[in-house]
Amino acid sequence: MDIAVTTELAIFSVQDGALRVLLETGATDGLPKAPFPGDADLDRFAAALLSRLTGFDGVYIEQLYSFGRRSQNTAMTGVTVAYFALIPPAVSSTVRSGLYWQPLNENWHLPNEQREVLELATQRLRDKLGYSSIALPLMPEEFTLGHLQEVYEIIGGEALDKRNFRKRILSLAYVEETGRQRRNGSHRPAMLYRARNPGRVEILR
Amino acid sequence: MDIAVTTELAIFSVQDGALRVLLETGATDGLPKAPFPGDADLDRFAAALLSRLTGFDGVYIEQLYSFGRRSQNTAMTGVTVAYFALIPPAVSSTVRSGLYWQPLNENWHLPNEQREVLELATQRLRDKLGYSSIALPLMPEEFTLGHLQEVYEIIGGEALDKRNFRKRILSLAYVEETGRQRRNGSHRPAMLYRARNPGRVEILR
DNA sequence: CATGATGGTGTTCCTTTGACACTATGTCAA
DNA sequence: TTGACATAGTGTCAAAGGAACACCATCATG
Repeated sequence: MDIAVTTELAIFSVQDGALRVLLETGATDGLPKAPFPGDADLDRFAAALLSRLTGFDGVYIEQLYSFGRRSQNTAMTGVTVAYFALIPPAVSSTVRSGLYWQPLNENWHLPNEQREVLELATQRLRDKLGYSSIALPLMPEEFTLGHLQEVYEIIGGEALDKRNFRKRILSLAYVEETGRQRRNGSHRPAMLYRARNPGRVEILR
Repeated sequence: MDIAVTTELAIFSVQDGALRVLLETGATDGLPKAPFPGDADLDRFAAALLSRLTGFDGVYIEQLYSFGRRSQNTAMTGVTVAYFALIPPAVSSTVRSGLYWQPLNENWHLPNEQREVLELATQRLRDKLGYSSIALPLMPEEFTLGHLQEVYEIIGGEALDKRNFRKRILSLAYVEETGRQRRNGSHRPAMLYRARNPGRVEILR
C-alpha cells in the first residue's frame, strides 16, 4: 500500500520583461522535481529542493495541490505534491546548470500534468496579486515604484493607471522609501523602495 | 522510497444551531481517514470515502493541504492529504455508525495534527463565506433567507444586519425563489429559496 | 381580537474605486 | 545653452459599494 511521492516545483521569476518558469532539461524538459524520502517534512523538503536548485534561501514557497495517479499514459502511478515559488530576478550564476528560464508567454511543449500544475500556479499568482503582497518576492531588494508596476502589469496582463497604482501601493504600506534614488537614463531619477517586511507575504482586507 | 499515504477528511455540517465536524470513534476519536491505495485518483478517492461515510453523493469537497511526517510522537511516518467537505443537515440515519457530529464551539480532545487540519478547514470556510457561495452546500434543498442568515452567523461568529444580508444575497443571485412558502409557527410564513446552481460553489468579484 | 413571534422592506451616509492630464527632473545632442 | 526626450511624480471628481438604521406585515394562539 506504499506509494511513490514526488515533489514538483513551479518556480517563477520576472526577467527581461517576462514572467518565466524554471525548467529542467532532460528526456523531456519539465518542472524540476524530486522523490520525497518520507523522513522529512514535506514543506521543508520542497524548500530545501528550491534552495538547491536556485541558490536562494528563505524565498517564497507555497504548497499548491496534490495529485494522485498522474500520467495515465505511463505505467507510473503515485502521488505528486506540487509547490509554487517566487524568486527575485536571478543573477544568472545562481541557477544550477541543466536549468533554464522559460518565458510563459511563448508556446512550448510540456507534459499535460505539468501544464495543469503550471496553470494552477499562474492562476494563483494572478489572483493573489489582487489581495496580497505576493509581488514583492519577485522584486530585488531595492526597486522603484515604476518597476513594481511593471511587474504587476506583466503578471496581470493589463496596463495599470500610474496614479491609482501608486496611491494603492503606498496606502497599503507594503513598502517604504529607502531614501536613496536610482538615476537610470536621461530622465528624472526615481525614489527607491524596499519591502517593509521582507520575506513575508501579507493578505489584505 | 515508497510511503504510506493517508486521506483525511474534515466534514462539516450545521445542525441544531452549531457548526459540527464528523468524528470517528476509535482508540482516540478523530477525523475519519483511510489509506490511499495508489490505484485511484486522489480527489475521487476522497469523494468516494466521503460518500461511504455520510451517504451523500456529489456534495462539496475540496482539497485542503498535504502534510509530510505527521505525528512526530508515534513512529509512523508518511504523507497525509487533508480534505474538507460540507454536507446539508443530515437526516441522522444517513451517517454510518461509529461516527458522530461534534460541535466546534465545545472543547474536546483531538490529536495535534488533526487540530491543525481542523483549524485550517474552519479558517478556509470562514474566509470563503465572504467571497463565494460556500454556504449553500450546507443548506437543505429548500430554505428560507432567515435560515441562510443563521448559517452565515453561526460560521462567521457574528450577528448580521437582516436588510443588508438579504440585499447582498439577492443581488448576488446565488439563490432563487421556489414560489413556495414555509409556515412554521405562529407568525408570518417565509418564502422558500433554493440554490440557483446546486452543487456548484461560485467565486465572486 | 390582543399578543407574541418571525418575515419583509428603503434611505442615507461614508468609504472605496476608477477615470483622467499635467508638471518635474534628469541626460544628451545640436 | 538650450531644446528634445524620457521617465518620475502628483490631485480631483464621479460612481459604486458597504454599513448603519426602524418600522409594518402576517400568521397562530389564547
